[in-house]
Amino acid sequence: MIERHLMKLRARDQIGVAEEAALRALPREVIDVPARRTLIRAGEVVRDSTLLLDGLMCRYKDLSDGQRQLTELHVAGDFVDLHSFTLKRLDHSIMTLTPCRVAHVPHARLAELTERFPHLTRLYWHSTNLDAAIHREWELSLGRRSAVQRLAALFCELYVRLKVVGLAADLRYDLALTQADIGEAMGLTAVHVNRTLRELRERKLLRFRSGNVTIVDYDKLARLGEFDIAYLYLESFPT
Amino acid sequence: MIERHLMKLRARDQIGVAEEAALRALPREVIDVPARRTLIRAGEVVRDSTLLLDGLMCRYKDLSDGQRQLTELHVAGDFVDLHSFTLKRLDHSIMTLTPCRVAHVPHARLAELTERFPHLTRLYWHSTNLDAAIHREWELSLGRRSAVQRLAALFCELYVRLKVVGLAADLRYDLALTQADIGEAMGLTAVHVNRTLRELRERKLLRFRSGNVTIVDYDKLARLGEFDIAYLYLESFPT
DNA sequence: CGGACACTTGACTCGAGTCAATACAAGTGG
DNA sequence: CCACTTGTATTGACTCGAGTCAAGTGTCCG
Repeated sequence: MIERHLMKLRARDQIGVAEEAALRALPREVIDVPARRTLIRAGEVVRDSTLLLDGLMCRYKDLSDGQRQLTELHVAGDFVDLHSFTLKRLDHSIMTLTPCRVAHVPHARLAELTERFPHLTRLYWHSTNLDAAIHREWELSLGRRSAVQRLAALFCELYVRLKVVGLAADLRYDLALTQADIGEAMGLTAVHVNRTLRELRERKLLRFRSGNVTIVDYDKLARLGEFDIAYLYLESFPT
Repeated sequence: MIERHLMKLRARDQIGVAEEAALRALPREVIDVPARRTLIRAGEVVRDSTLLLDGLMCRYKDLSDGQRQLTELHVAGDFVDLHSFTLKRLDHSIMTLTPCRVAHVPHARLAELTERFPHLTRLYWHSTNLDAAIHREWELSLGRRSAVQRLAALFCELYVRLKVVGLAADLRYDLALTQADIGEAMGLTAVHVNRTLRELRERKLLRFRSGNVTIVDYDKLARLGEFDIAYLYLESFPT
């Protein structure tokens, strides 16, 4: 059930048998959630963390005029709001982008886990630090990269993250996002995302159609977006 | 010596006597560093974390054409690269913006500390999660706020963070940044920062001159920048 | 006194946003 | 099976906020 989560963790560190058993015991309940549901609203106090088993979710913040900035995309295997374990309330909202299956993990169980397994504590601490690293990379995109570079970098990131959990292969993966979603993630309008996707297609770097991504030339795409895999902190990764 | 660090921590949680003693024992050595020195370069493996005692530092990432994005500003009391304790190497660089006094804390000592004091572990985990929250807020700025809103939000953030460690009062604080630095933080050019600062001055919201910030109208400034203090996770904060 | 930075301002450019029309695809209900 | 709705994608014409380029003006400091 939490296989993808284990895959994600194991791509960064080893996990022992007892530790694996403890991790498997974390979920209290598993729930299916339809697309575009806000599960947690900014400011809410939470007592569970949400482990994403399947689907796409995001963290977002919004402004008073209705503009919205996605601050991170989450794929299967991600602990979407592990940081709420120490923060208690969140400074952002969390929603599903596609239909999702999620597991709720009570903070109380995380507390036990971290008492019994210092190594897992460090691993989960590492995991929230990885989220921060992704935030930083997005700051770089939002602040300095052009539209076409932003999308190039984003599609590279998602390719790698999805491949780690077995959801990408042969430079292809499913990504059931709308162009408007991509715009909200990368600080662009849906219209401009459309034009930029066309440019990527015409330059024979990448195709994105009906929720399906095909990377035509990974090296060129990565070079264009100045994608450096280091920020994803993987022990090893075969392109 | 680490008084400001303690002030920062205590603004979020209580710290016991034994804990305080342990924290005070962390620094291995204290060093003075001139302005504009890169202490850690992206990708380097590190064995110490850097506690900023005095001065201004930043985290930054750069692109091949020389463009640079600051991903966070650090003030006295911040553990600038506490996250390197779990990450081991960094995805970004770290440099001083002003002359700084820093304390080096060996990861080995952090390891001992976290073994002996689970509560401090959670506090430090919380601290890195707070950095992530600041990253998210900057993503919102970079992706969605206009230039004038970005600066408004930034000056509010720094006011609050500096006040927490006793370095701001009466809506004034020292901030020895150049306009170019501010541009690199907020995804703008130095020229545009200049024009935007003029606008803030003319609108009687804020003055920034020779490293000195005076907030003329905090409420209006915060409203303009849609600054919501919640993301700084303070137990209480009197404006 | 001269050089190095930082700041300031004006004129012009350009990437991305806005507005609007149209196409397309997937349901849904009659 | 078709009309209708709704959401998403596409494209063109135009606007605008921020970038670029360039020419100053301080100001500090050796």
